[in-house]
Amino acid sequence: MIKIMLEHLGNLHQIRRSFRQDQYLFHRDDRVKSMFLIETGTAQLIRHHPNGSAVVLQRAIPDSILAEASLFTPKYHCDAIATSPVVARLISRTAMQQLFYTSHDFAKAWAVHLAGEVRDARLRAEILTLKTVAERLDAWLADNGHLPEKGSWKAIAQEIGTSPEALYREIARRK
Amino acid sequence: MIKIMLEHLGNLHQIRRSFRQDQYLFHRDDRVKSMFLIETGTAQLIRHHPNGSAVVLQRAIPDSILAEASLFTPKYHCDAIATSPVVARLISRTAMQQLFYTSHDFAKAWAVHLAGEVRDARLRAEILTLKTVAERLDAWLADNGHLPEKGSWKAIAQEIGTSPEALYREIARRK
DNA sequence: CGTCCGCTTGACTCAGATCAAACTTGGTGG
DNA sequence: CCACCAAGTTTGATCTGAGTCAAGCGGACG
Repeated sequence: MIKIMLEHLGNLHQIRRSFRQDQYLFHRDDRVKSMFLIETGTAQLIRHHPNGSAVVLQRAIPDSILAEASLFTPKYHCDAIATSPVVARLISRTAMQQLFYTSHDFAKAWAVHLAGEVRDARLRAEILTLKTVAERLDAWLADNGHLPEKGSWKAIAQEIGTSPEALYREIARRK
Repeated sequence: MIKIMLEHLGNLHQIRRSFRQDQYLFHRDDRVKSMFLIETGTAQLIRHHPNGSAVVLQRAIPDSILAEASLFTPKYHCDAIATSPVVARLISRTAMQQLFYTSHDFAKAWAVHLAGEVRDARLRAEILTLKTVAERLDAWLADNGHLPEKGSWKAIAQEIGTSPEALYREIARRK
């Protein structure tokens, strides 16, 4: 989240709500009344399909906004579920729309934020089209600079779409 | 591209330019003077890396806007190259910014457009994390409804990140 | 009629998923 | 302080899906 957005949002009417793990934040076809700003915990946007399978559309971590598209959509078109205990700020959708229309700063910040999300998602998609773990790790490193401390390698494996073991082996192969 | 955006853009100062295949539309660190609306042909946004590799950030087809992020960025942070002969409309960036600030309709359309791009890119990324061709095809079908006519299956293979042969075999396995 | 392109099918090979077991590390509680 | 547990990491062995190369098919089009 961008600082200027948070500053603007601080002035809007909002409430804080907690969700247990596996609790739904909202369901598909619910009317959109609030925007969700995750403060702690993680949540997922999930699209369910008739055949029973589900696809994850977004993984929201602290300081990210869930379902940015819902700002201008009357109903949600997917479900949101807490993947860990979550505390979220619920911000009135109409107030936020009003802010978008009246504050050039906020509108610009919102557009910049969305453009950044587009870039990130596209980059991730392109990394995932690479065939080998070595290529994916190279592309990830090219964008992130360096490997983080141990402890979080598993998350990177998830992000670049490989098994943890495959990533550990590739890292070991390089020193 | 959304109709309302095209209507608004029609009133802005713009010129039409052609690019040969493999010609660059712009380079990294160029000052952003215009937004590119592709009319015919295809172009790619590419990030080059010191180690020689390159990652594709966006594939732009007719009626799509190249590098949406550049509307509020002074310099490009990647290269754009024509992957086929391209005709593009170049729209003044400052005029488009002005339009964004003065027209609520346009600002909203821009935000809706970006949110859609976020959704599409995230969906594609999630499809690419699935391991088998069968799962990827299922997820693609769940979002697109049905297979198109022959002739374009190869493009789908590219989209879901598999070899054409693997996709053909999966399709054959299903009838 | 020949060429191109997408589709089809076969055979081979291999990167990585998976399962399994051991070892680090940090934190918790007795 | 130590036993114990949970996560992440390391390493080994096995198996399989799909990438690749290759050869043939069929329709579109000049």
